Amino acid sequence: MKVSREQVLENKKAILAAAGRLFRERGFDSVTVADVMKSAGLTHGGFYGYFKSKDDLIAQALAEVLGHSTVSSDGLSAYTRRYLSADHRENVASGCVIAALASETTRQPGAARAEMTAGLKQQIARLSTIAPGADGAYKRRAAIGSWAAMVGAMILARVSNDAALSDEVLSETRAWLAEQDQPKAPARAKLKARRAR
Amino acid sequence: MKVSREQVLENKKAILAAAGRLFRERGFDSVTVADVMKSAGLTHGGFYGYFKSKDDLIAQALAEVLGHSTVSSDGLSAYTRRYLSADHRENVASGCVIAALASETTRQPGAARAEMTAGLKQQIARLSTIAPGADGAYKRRAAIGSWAAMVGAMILARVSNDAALSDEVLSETRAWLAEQDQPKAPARAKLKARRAR
DNA sequence: TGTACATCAGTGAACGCGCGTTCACTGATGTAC
DNA sequence: TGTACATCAGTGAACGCGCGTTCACTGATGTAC
Repeated sequence: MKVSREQVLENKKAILAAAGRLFRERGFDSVTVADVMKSAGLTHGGFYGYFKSKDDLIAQALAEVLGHSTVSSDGLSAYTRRYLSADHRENVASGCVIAALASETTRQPGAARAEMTAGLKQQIARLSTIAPGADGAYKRRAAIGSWAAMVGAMILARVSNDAALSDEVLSETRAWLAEQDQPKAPARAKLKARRAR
Repeated sequence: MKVSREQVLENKKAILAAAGRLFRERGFDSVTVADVMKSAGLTHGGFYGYFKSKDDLIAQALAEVLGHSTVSSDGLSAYTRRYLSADHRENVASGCVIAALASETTRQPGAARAEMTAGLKQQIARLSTIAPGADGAYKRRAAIGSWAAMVGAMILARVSNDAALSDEVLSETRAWLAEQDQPKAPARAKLKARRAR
């Protein structure tokens, strides 16, 4: 059953999209080549016409997902609010691939790590443009610190089986980040006002 | 080859210690029951005399490692400096189990997640006692935000295959955290002084 | 434009390996007397 | 205190399953004329 050239391109995109979703949701090891192909509407045998190996698929799927990530220009605080939302926490499959897979990628072969590193660099560069700060170096520092806090908080919120703790990690990290570039006294006043509600 | 009761206790401790090290280093899936038993100086067949299943081992190993974690009382900034060190980054097997395994634990059965959640609560409570802040709620917020940043930064630093970026993530997150509870102007002065070196 | 044929994307069975788990056996422990 | 025996921790072979990968085959595509 040969298939048209356009269909081949569509199939490859479908396979990469399925892999991106499944890997984020279940991790690299628990997702089988057959799972990915089935999710893309194909049978597992055709896999090696598209990829050299499962490791190759992992690297290409990371590249695909990381390449499509964007940081909208409505400011760091808006980005933070969306990132640290319950919605993002619950939708791993379509959420941040760094939060979902960076940890596991540490133990993956070089190609996957290289893609993740490139994505990390890109993300820091992007956040640096919208982060507050007196100069470039300070903006970059704020981008790195904020990004580390966002990724860490999302990972901690997801592992918690206690919903209240999970919510608290998200909301308090959000509040904490919001305070970071404001004068101290107003920030504390704000905190108390919020708690009073 | 029956073995003395004390030996049995020692063996169980050895198995849990080996599992704790190996899991942090290679992740749950890549470590086999045989790997753990061999690392503990035993053969794999005896495993089920100690544990109900590999999942049971995972939960008990997490409980063991998380139970032994401590936060020394020399302040949050000293803790942060040690946590975000190259030394910690390189020694995954003996390092923070939350940074190493929280992400993967999200996809583990309930018992493992419960242990991780308990460890997370304990860690936040401990950091809350040494975090700066006007009152308990503010201390706890600072503990959560700082902890999220530390865990996130360590994960990002470990996945990076670019040594300079990895170092930068650690040092900038450290500097960023150090600034968080200081008045703004001095903090920026400090930043410039450090970059001037 | 239509036809004949070579190409090759996709199929599904099969292979080989590794892993979690089980089990019959061994021999040291520890108890009963 | 010493001896006989029951217990049971540890051993290593074996089982069954699932996974990554391979391969002979199929039939639609797309090219040559």
